[in-house]
Parts: sequence; structure tokens; C-alpha cells
Amino acid sequence: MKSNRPKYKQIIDAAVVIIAENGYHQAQVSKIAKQAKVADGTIYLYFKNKEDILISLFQEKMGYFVEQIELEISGKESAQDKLLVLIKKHFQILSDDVHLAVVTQLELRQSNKELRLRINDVLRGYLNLIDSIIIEGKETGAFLPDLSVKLARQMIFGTIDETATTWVMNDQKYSLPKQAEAVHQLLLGGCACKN
Amino acid sequence: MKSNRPKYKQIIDAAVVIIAENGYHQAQVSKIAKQAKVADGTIYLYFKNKEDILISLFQEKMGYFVEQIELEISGKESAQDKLLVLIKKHFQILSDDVHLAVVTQLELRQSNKELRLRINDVLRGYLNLIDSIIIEGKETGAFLPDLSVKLARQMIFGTIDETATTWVMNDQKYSLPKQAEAVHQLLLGGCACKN
Amino acid sequence: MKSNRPKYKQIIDAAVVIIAENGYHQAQVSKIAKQAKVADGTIYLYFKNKEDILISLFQEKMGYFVEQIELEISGKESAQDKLLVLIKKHFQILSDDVHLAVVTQLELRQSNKELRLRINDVLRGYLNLIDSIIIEGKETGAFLPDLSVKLARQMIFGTIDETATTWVMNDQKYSLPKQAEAVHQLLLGGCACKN
Amino acid sequence: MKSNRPKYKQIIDAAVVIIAENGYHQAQVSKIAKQAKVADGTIYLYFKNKEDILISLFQEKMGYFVEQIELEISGKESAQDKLLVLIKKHFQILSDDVHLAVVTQLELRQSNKELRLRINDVLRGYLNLIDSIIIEGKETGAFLPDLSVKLARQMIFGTIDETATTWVMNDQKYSLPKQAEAVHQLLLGGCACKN
DNA sequence: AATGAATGAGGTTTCATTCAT
DNA sequence: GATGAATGAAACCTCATTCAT
Repeated sequence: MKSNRPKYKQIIDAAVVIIAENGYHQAQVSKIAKQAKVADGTIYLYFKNKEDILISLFQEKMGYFVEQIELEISGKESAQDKLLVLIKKHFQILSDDVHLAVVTQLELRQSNKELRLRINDVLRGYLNLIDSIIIEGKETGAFLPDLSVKLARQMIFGTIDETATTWVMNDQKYSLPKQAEAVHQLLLGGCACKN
Repeated sequence: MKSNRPKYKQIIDAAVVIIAENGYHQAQVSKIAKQAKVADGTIYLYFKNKEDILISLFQEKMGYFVEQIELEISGKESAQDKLLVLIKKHFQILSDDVHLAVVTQLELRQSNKELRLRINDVLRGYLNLIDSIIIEGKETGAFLPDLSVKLARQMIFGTIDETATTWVMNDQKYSLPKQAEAVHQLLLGGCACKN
Repeated sequence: MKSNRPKYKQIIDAAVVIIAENGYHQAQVSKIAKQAKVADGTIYLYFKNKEDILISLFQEKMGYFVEQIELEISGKESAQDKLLVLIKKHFQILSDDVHLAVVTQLELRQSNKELRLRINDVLRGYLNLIDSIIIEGKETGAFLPDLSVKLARQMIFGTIDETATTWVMNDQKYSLPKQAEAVHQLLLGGCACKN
Repeated sequence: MKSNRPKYKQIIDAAVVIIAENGYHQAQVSKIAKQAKVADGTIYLYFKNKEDILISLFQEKMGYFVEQIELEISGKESAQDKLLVLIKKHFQILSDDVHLAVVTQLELRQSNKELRLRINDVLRGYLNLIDSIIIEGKETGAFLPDLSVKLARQMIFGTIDETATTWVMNDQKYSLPKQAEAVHQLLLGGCACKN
């Protein structure tokens, strides 16, 4: 398995740093190679091309997201609690690794449509996680029985993503994790007054 | 006023078509000029540089968004109705101009950080419109009194945007405007069951 | 005669100012037109093309050089005095019009080989003036009888030109006319000690 | 040291040929690369940009001038002999490499002011060589004791340069080196008759 | 005569990828 | 496996000149 070879992670991590610090379009392969302390050519022993570095980067990190969130979710009983954990963990991981946050929220979105379609494939695993919470919520009666899974997922992911992007764009001036509970509340209850 | 000159709109419209059909990075100035039926150099009589075309494009179109939505909103009484109109109109405009939808949801996001910051400035007008609806809703008691305007706006815009992007990514296979009511419902009431 | 038409001199003078202030390569036709307070197209009613402006400029100014110097020379008896007057007047004219000095000593030399060949044609009149002084000097016994007219002219013009260029390059920090006598002395007597 | 790398000289030499044959403004990087039998991009591994090729070219060649002349001068006793050697060698080098002569006397002067200022820096070494001969001549009594070093240098360099330029402009129809002695004579003794 | 909007050719430089060592 | 020198395609923008008014 390629990801076991010594320089694989080295290059991925270098890519995160270089992209975060220089931006997507200034993240030349040679810069990544230098940061990873390997030769330019070595990159191509581990990755098919530059795009493959980015896909792999996203896979590794998004895999970590799913893994971490699944781990924490497993201890929770209700769909509502699971959703809270998902939001909290999502915000926590980004907050803990600002480089990663900049890369996923801003830089990687500058990739071309094709790359973004492939990134969406990777994202699928995360969206499935959200879907499973929604489905469980509907089954247990925690969520509305006629909730559209797709729409609900779009609202949940869209809101989390927009909140994270706004935070990054504002130079992380405030605490993202502290917003988790309010976001959770909002997603569950909506904007409207129930009087 | 530059936008009154006939070739200004001609070039903007050409840019939308070319970017939608070829993608952001394959939208060469020469292609746009050809589509607009002007010489390459003529572009530079109306726009400072290529980036300026994109900013102007976004300004024109987003201005149209805000204008149209404000027009329709003015006839509505409640904040809830106004939100519905905003979502409907947003989805309708994108649905009516698929080229525009592709450009705003996918292609323009590939621009560099600097350009996106300037795009955000333009977006500000739209976000202010959302904010004004939220504030009115809070004042009239239609929305929760302790609602965070910022968070609510992030949920509303994030959800609309994610829904639109998903629709574009899925090659506009289904009707976007038909989702407006369900999205509206969801934003107002959230996911949770109120039993 | 074209040079009688009202805007001819206006454009030439504008060209001197624009080239002096912006440099040869930044002296666009549109800038010259603006400075001359005429439309871009008007330039082409007076000049065949951009090169023609520069040739004409050089012709006008070099004609003035020759005219002025011939005027002053006519009053002098000896070839040696005539040479002194030539040097003095040459330095004086440049000193009186720093824009002109910058244009002739620095900027116009950036033109391409072809233009410079044509400029050399214009220069011919000035070089002929020098030649006539040398020939007269040889005939009257003031200059060495076996002096090569061509070499002597190259020394005289080369020295005057290099002195003027050095002065312009040094930002006209010192008085150029004050150097005329020493240059004259040097050209007549050379470097060597006659013991 | 970059000038030891084989392709460095290869590119410089190609630049001399291409500029001499096509003129400064028609000397595209792609032409130089082709002549040097390297890829366009390879140029940029050895030179910062196109201007850097020209500066380096001038440095290399002018360095060779100074080096060669210093070598030959060291064997000469008097300042007068040293000056003769300088003129002879200067003319000889240009005469031996007509491409180089065209480039230094005509083409390189078309560069912009900034480039020419940097070229002047390089020229400084050559002018210093002339100065040292003048100073030595003054000290040994070979040259006039009250000679201005600056003016004398301007005369010597101006005359040599003008003579070389005239020769190049006349398509090298006659022998430049054969003029060295007469130029030398003229610079030492001036034009005037000493009766 | 005068205008000025429109034209369109042309070149420097970057950087992902290769391959001989 | 690792290296890094070499490759070469590709595009934005400028500006001299024209010509309909």
C-alpha cells in the first residue's frame, strides 16, 4: 500500500503547509518537494500527477474526519447528540489545524471542475455519515418523519461549511468550536418562532 | 457610465457563456472576444484586465439578483414570506440561466483568493438583504428573538448555496425552483420533530 | 509645406516633452497626441507614422543646431575659433533645453537600427559643418596638413557627444557650457606633453 | 559558478549571433534558445529574464575586453604605448568578431535607460582602465600635467567608440585595426598644427 | 480638417512532468 | 529508489494605425 511508504505522508503534509502558506496557484510541485525534503522527481514515484497529490491529501484528511467523528458518535445515543458531536468535531479539527482549514475551505476550491468532482467523491463518505444520522433521526422520531434526507443533508453540510468558511475568511478571529452548539440548535429548530 | 456602452454588456455576456462552456481556466480572453464579436484589444477598452471582467460580471449579475429580489420582496408582508420569495427567486434566476448558474456556483470559485475576496465584497449586498429579513423577522416576532443574525445568515446562505451547487453538479437533472418551498420549510423549522 | 501647418510644431514639441519625461519606449502616440492637445488620428495627418515623428523631430532640432552654429561661425576668422564656437553653441543649446538633451543623447538612441540610419542622414548636415571647419583649418595651416578629415571629425564629434552624454547621464549636475574651452583645447592639442 | 556551466556560454554566444543578425527588438528568447539548441525554458535556468541575458552578455564580453587589454598593456613601458595597445586591441577584438561589434556598437544601445545604466556599470571597468593610463601618463610626464582625467577619458573613449560605430555603420567596409595608429596619433597630438 | 473607438498581431515566462544517471 | 536538469506549450496585454463619422 502506497500510503505506507515513508515519503507519502511527508509529501502530503508538505502540500498542506505549502498550499496554506502560498495559496493553491502558488503551490508549485517544486515548492512541495522542497518542503518535503525530496527531489521534484520523487513526488512522481508516489503520485501520478499534481492533481493526485491534492486528491490524496483530501482523501487522507477527510478520512481522518470521518474516522474521528465516527469514533465519537458511536458513544452517543440520539441522532440529535450525534449531530452535535459531528459539528463539534468538525469545527474542532479545523480549529486545531488552521493550515488544513485554509486548504479545505479556501484553497482547494480553486481547483478545476474535474478535480472538484473527484473531491466530491471523497466527500461522499462524509455526507453519508450525515445521511445516516438523519435517517436514524427520522426512524427514532427525533427528526421530522417527512424530512428529505437530501435537503436536510444540504442544509446541515451547507451551514457547517459556510460557517467554517466565514471563520477562515475572517482570519479565525473568533473561536469556531464555540459556535457548534448554536449551529446545532439552529439546524434542529430553524429560524422561526414556534408560537 | 461604462455599463451603458453597448459592448460592455456584450463582453460580460460572452464571458458568462465562454466560462460556462469551457471552464474558468480555459476561458481565454481571445475566446471571450471572439464570442462577443469584438477584437481582443477592445476588451481592454472596457476592462482593466481579465480579472476585471470577472469582477464586473459578478457585480452585474449579483446586482441583478439583489434588484430582482428586492423588487419581489417589497410586496410581501412577513419575514417568512420574504424569505420564501428570496429562495424562490434565487433558484429561479439560476434555473433560467444555466450558464450563469455554472459560472457562479462552480467556475468563479476557482479564482484566486484575492479575486474571491473582491467577489465577497459584491456578495455583501446580497448577504445584507438576508440580514435585513432576519432582523425584521426578529422584530416582528416571526423569528426567534435570540437568533444570531450572523449564524442564521450563514445557515440560510449556506443551505441555498449548497442546494444550488448540488443541483448544478448533478447537471441540473431536476427542478431547482421546485425545491424552494421545502428548503424554506427546513430553514424555518429545522430538522427536529417538535413533539 | 507641412511644417507650416499649425499643429506640426505642436506635435513635435509634445513629442520632445513626452519622450524626455517618459522615455522612448513609454512615449506612446496617444500620450504625444494628448500632450499636443490633438486626437490620436490627427497625428497621422501630419506624420506618416511614429518613426516619422522622431525623424522630423530630429530634423527640426538638428536643423536648428546647424543654423545657429553657422550663424555664429560666420563671424569668426580662424578654424580654431570656429571649432570653439561650435562646441560652445552645441553645449549651450543642450544646456538650455534639458528635455532636448535627454531626447537626443539618451532616448532617441533606443530606436531601432533602421531609424538610427535615417537619423544619421540628418546628422550628416552637422558632420558636414565639422568637416568644413577641418578642411578650412587644413587649408589655412591652422590644422595639421596630413590630418584625416574623417578621423578628425570622428574625434571631434565623438568627444563632444560623449561629453554631452556623460553630462546628461550625471543628471546635468554640472555646467556643460563651462567645459567647452577645455574640450576645445584638448581636441586641438591632444593629451600628450610636447616637450 | 554559473559561467562554468556549459549552457551558460552557449546561450550568451547564441544571443550575440541572434541579436547581431536580427536586431535587438527582433531577438526573441525563442530564437536565442533555438540557436543555442536548448529549450526556451532552459534559458530561465541560467538567466533571471531576457534583460539578464543582455547584461550578462555585456559583462562577459566587456570583461574579456578589459582582461585582454590589461594583459597586453602590462608589457608596455610608457602611457603612450599603453594607449596605443588599448586602441589596437579594442579595434582588433571588434574586427575579429563582427557579430559582437554590431551588438555592442548598435544593438545594445537600443535597450532602455535602466538597462543602459546597468551596462554603464559594467563599462566602468573599462573606463577605469583608460583613467589609469591617463593618470600614469600625467605622473610620468608623458601627458600634459594639467590634463583633466575625466575630459581626456571622454575624448579617448568617445573617439574610439565613434570610430568603431562609424565602421560598423559603414558595414565594415574597411579595416578598423588599421586606423588604430592614426587615432592614437590624433588623441595624443590633437588637430592643431604646432608651428 | 479632426476625431477617437476599434483593431489584432506578437512575445516573455512559468511550471508540471520526464528520464538519464 | 532517488535525483534534478531539461523540456516546451500556452496566454495576457499593449499600442501603432485605421476609418467611419
